Amino acid sequence: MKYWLLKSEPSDWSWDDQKAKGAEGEPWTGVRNYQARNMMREMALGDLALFYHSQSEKACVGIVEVIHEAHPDPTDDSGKWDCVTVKAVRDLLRPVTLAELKDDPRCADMPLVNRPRLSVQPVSAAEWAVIEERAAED
DNA sequence: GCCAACGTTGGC
DNA sequence: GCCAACGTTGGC
Repeated sequence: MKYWLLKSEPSDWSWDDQKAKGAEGEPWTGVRNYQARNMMREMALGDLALFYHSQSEKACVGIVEVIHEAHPDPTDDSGKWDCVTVKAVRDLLRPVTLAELKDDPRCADMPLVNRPRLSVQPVSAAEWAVIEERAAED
């Protein structure tokens, strides 16, 4: 099983929107970046991803699960772009902010920290554990 | 709201 | 195939 991170602007598609979809989930459409697309193609059923709010909040807020592997993005006419479908699993106990991750040397290699514009990115098991650990602190 | 970073487009 | 121009993203 692999771990990922999905970025969304809350004004566009928020964690609340995602949770409202429940078990049905929602296709992660609109990705128009080759690297991000290639990551989605590597996702497998049951992989988990952090749901990250960019812009105003800049924090990981929840966890989603891949329930459909990469398939053509219905919002794309060119046939070049894919999406996966994800469903909300649970909230993080508290949001883990970008500022904290930047401060944590164990997260220095995360694309979130050093390649801020990549909207779909891998997360190592170690990094995932750090975020879970931080979310469990108060 | 600004600006830096970076990806994409299009002319040559 | 290179590179400049341009557009977009996202942190500050």
